Amino acid sequence: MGKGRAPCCDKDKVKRGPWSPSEDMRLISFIQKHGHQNWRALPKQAGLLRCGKSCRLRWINYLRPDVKRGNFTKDEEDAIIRLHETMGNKWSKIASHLPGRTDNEIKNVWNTHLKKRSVSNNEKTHKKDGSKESSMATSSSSSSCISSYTREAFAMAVPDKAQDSETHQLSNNGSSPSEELEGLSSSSISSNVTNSGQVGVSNPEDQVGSLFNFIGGYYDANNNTSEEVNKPDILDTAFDIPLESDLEFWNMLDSLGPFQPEGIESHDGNQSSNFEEVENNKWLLYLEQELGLESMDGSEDEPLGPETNDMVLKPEGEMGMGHYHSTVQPHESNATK
DNA sequence: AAGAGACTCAACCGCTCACAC
DNA sequence: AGTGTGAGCGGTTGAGTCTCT
Repeated sequence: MGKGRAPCCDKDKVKRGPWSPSEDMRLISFIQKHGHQNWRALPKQAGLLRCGKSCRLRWINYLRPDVKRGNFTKDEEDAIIRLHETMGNKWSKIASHLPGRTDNEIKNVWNTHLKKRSVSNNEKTHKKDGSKESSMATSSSSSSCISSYTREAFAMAVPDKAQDSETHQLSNNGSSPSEELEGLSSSSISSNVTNSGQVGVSNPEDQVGSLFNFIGGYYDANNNTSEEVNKPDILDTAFDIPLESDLEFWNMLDSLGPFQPEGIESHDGNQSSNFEEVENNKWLLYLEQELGLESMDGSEDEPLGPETNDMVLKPEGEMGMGHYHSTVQPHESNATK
């Protein structure tokens, strides 16, 4: 009643800025288990110091298993241009025609290069209408500048389609853009996410497997080899992810210093069973490896909170544009400016 | 080698829409 | 019908990186 809209969250009490890997892990595992019926309540339930909106955005744009990352193919770019002509800046509508692509990503691609290309194309067609120029195929700037990492990640999440898109880039096959688009829309990435947002995997093993496949590709961004990430054996065994019900685990994870395999001992000293202990330790070991914590110099904790010092994922000199850097907090970000 | 500017993209902001009551 | 709330959308920002000079 005239009071204006209440803020969606208390900005003083939520963490903002880039997501840390452990936050991502929490969000992914929570949604895998519980779905996302209520974004507003989710952060609290998942033990995240984040705004629900921020969680939603992170999930939709980057963490969703069916999100397709990396190179936009020429056909995708063409489709975006065409769709933009008819729909305008309705990014979510455009995104709905490009399975696996998010509105944010499309918006970025449009703003960064497709807009220019579209404008220049229009100018060209105005100047010399009729002369068909297909040269724009060669200047697929986004394709060239987006790292192979994203393709790798996608390949791990959706191997078939990733290969498709990659081969498609290499060989411009005969199918028309619309045909290609049809194919993409109908068959490509059938979302694993149910209506409630819960990831639809049939059994716990698959669930874990898909999660790790995904995360494996995701966090192995800097491993330039095409080899499979050296996943620990735990991936082959039924292994459940500790969830919000085990907040101690997450807190433990967050406050972990360098991981010391030989020093594995019960953290609470008495409550957890041996089994849980072993499983947690396996899990931690895996996380440590995936997140690169074991290589850190060790003095840094990673508390989850506004002052989080996120781990640095990138090896020096490996990270080009488009690499996963959102979760990479600059240690001292006064690097250049 | 260093600085400046350009580029990219993840994340935030604020608004609108949809729905429940 | 009016109001409150949550979700979703589009625009914008800002930090990191690259490229040019």
